[in-house]
Amino acid sequence: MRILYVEDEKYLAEAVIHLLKKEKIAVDWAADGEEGLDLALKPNYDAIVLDIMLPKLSGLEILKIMRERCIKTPVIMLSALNEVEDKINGLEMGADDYLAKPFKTAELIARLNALVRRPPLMDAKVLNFEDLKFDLTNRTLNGVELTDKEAGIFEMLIKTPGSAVTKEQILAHVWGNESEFEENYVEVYISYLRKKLKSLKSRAEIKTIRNLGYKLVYV
Amino acid sequence: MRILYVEDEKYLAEAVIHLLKKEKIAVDWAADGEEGLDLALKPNYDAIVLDIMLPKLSGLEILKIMRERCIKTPVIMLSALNEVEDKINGLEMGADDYLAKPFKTAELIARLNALVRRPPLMDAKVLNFEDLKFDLTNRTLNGVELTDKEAGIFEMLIKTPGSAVTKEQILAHVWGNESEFEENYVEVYISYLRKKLKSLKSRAEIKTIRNLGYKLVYV
DNA sequence: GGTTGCTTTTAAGGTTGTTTTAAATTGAAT
DNA sequence: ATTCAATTTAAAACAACCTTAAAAGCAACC
Repeated sequence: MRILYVEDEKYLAEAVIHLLKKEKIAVDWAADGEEGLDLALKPNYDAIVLDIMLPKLSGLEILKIMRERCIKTPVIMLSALNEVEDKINGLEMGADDYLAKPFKTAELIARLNALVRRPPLMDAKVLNFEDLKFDLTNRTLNGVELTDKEAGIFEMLIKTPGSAVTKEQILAHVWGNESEFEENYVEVYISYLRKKLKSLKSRAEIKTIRNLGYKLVYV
Repeated sequence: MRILYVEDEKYLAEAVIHLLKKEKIAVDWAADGEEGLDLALKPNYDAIVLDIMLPKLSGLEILKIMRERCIKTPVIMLSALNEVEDKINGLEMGADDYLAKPFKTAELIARLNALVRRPPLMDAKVLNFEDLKFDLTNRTLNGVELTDKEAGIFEMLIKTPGSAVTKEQILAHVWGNESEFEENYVEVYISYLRKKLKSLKSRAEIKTIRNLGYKLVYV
């Protein structure tokens, strides 16, 4: 099992990590909220243990952003004893469990096991770029539906953010080998995609590189 | 939401039940371990709240028997403060959460919501989605009977709420490998399912994603 | 064994959304 | 200014999907 532990009290963190390692639980440690969020957004962990009181970004804020981006990694919140409001906020916001500080590491381990023993949440294949979330299983971009061809093109763009894709590559990948009006297919669909991006009010856009192709950029 | 509450302290139970009702949580109450076990073995509940200290049969024993019989209804254990051993035993035994007594009902409600919001556990006998309750053992959807194929398809849809299932996946799962009119089988049965959903006046519906498949959504 | 009632398969026609086509418009580069 | 690439649009063509109903299959029952 691999977890992320976001905790600013260094000595506490070291002690807990040491005990978790004994139980064969691999731990990545983040010392503040920003670092924590960065790591939490990657789908690398079986669970995340989040302290609430943190420098830069609170645990509740991290959790909120995670759930907004549909990151479904199970989360255990930590906070000082008896702050019932925090507990409730955390649980309402999509935390999976709660543990009062100070806690016994044995209990944390038991709770981690209980969480991870669950069947894994169906992880939709999702590609992210800045404020965009492209869900491949549903073929939706931040919720709006894309058609087959739109999705085919957009997948290529979002997979190589910042670097260009040529029309020929797009044709080959999305259409196979065709004839005649070919290049215009791509142009038409790029136009459709731009329209959808605009309707999403995304700051990402598709940039044309004349005589070369297109790339996804963030303004 | 419908829960079972196993608790021998009558006045505490009445107070808690009263507050839960206000939150539209339906509660069945069992006053001792035997009665609790009987009810717990029925797949009627979204969650079970289990006191540990009980007459006749302890909460831990009930939990153990439930899990042995593969009843996967989520369980929240209750026990007097600081009995860390009990907590750990409970969680190891497959409890999904733990709450120390005395507790605030607000926290119990938050934890129930957190638990029930989860995707349904693997082989639960009843799968829920919004206003739909699909009972696998007698193959009824909110009471109306589904045929073999209907149920096979609907099970796939309700197990991945919000994310799409392809026709190929459906064919493979429900029919095995066949020939010729294959895809139309799925279309025909999707049509039947839609008719039944409509007759139930459910706000859930099956959405087509062209060239991809189907998903269950809530309007 | 044949009748009844149900589920499943087959088939065909209608509907809808996506893709293609084509032509007019805009914009960049020399 | 001229040219060629890129954009946009709308209509036509197409393919996917929906629906329905009849035929076939299957099991339970007398």
